[in-house]
Amino acid sequence: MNLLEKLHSEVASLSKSERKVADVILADPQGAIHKSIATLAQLAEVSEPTVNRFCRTLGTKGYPDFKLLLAQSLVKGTPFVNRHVEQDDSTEDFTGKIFESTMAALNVTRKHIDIDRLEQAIEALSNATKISFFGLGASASVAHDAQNKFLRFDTPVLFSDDVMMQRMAAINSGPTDVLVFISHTGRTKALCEIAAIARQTQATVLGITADPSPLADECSIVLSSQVPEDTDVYMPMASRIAQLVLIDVLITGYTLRRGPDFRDKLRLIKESLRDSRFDKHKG
Amino acid sequence: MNLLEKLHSEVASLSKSERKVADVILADPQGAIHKSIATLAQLAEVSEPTVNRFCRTLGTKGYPDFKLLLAQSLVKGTPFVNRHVEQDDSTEDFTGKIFESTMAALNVTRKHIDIDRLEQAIEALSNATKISFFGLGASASVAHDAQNKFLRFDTPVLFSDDVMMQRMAAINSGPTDVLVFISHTGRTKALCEIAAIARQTQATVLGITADPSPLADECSIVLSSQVPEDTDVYMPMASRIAQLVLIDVLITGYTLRRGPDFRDKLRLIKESLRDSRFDKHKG
DNA sequence: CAATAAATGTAATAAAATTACAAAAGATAA
DNA sequence: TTATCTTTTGTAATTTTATTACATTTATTG
Repeated sequence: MNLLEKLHSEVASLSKSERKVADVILADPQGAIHKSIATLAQLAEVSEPTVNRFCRTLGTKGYPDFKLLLAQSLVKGTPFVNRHVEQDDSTEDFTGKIFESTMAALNVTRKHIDIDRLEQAIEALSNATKISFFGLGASASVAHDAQNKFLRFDTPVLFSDDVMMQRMAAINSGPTDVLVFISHTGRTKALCEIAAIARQTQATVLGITADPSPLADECSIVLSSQVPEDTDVYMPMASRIAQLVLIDVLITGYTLRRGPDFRDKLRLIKESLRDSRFDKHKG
Repeated sequence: MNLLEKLHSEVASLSKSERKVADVILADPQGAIHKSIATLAQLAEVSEPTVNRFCRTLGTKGYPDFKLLLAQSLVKGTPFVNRHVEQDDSTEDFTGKIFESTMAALNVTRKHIDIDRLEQAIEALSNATKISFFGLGASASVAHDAQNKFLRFDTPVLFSDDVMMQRMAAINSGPTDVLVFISHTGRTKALCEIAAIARQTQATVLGITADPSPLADECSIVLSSQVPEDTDVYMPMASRIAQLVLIDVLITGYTLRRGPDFRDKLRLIKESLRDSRFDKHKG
């Protein structure tokens, strides 16, 4: 965790005066790194030693060290911030913002991934005799995508964006099946019900959703895709991308676990698709 | 250019003593950022003011400023590279690689976006009386996603991943329609044929695909999604994400062009969905 | 409402960086 | 070469900056 994130997360546990310092820094971190301890103390309306103590509380050696670490945490490395699109943005502006926000979401997701759960999920998928992907609305296309990928393997795959179909599939699932539920909010009633049904059949219920959430409660394994997002007017964008990448990770793990033989099969599939394509070097 | 690169490139044009300072810093930049001007001067066997002058020569305000910038340049800056997954990668390893590669793809795509074409595309979509999204295989889910998003507006939207359906829709299109063709390679024969048909009806044919490619040749507007990719055993991953983000950009432009009234409508849709969800603060 | 602990500030001190100026070192032209 | 000028470097003083020691205030607990 870099210093800026640490500051954000620990601001609550700071004393009154130290919080004043934190506020000033958070208001303009870029400016803060060029201020002397005296200037900063004045801005925060505290004494200089308070600023110094504040630095030590954050685990740094002193004020100069703090500035150094702060400067590093401000560098383009985690520069991807969730910036809101405004009505009067130029095309260039909002394009940049959307790309940045998406990358920010991926960054956050990667950092918060629970590798243990991920391995559990891959393990479950590898042992499954049938895999189903369920999503509704915006998450339907994510489930659709997952199906596309898993179709290339020999395990039967099902995808549905229809509540009745999903319900039937859930009822007919068994202990060796994996059902993957994809939902941005984790609050879609229909999906929660279906997950509960699947759970009763002792199938593995894998959730790619917000955690905690009602849907997460119904799952045997949850991969959290929660991303700090603009739940504003614009529809879920970034979190859906994060979900897709999580699925990429799952399928990669699945492929690797199957070993080199499987990769040969994949190659065969690729080749069989070639006939339906124009030759690369023809035009 | 960051400070460390600058230092490397200007070391030749420095004076004798200043070069000594440069050498000491380059030998251990990470260590240098924690040294005082006195320590550094001693190590370089020069006087303190020489170190200070050295900093100014490099275009910084002084020694503390120099250290700050040096610290920043030492941070892993936008290092997102397309790294290949290996058979013996740990879960953590390949997860990191996939996230990084995806971010790298987004970075590349953003850099190569042609804003003019993007605006043409948004313009065309805004004036369309009907919008269709076509994709096959892995690109079908991208088209599916696009439909989901555009369904929230009042312009009729069609999505299909079926060649016959697509063909019929293309034949029945007209000059006020926009047909969006999504393809990773731009070489899928069926899709090219359908695009050609659509072209003849004078509809706007928008391609989200590789450029140049046979499909791109059939399009009136092409948004390039070509990403340097692992066409290896693993299936297209990152390019698909880039396509989705391009669609996010399109819909955002579309929404903004419709103005604030439209945003109210979106809010209404969101609220109407609320009933099908669990309350956020209940469970 | 004491007694104690925690937080904060004041003032002194120490450390660090910068400046002004002087001394070398090097370049240029008679 | 040497006188003159420019550039480079160092010394010492000065200023700025950060830290420490200690006093004061504020909060907490029995």
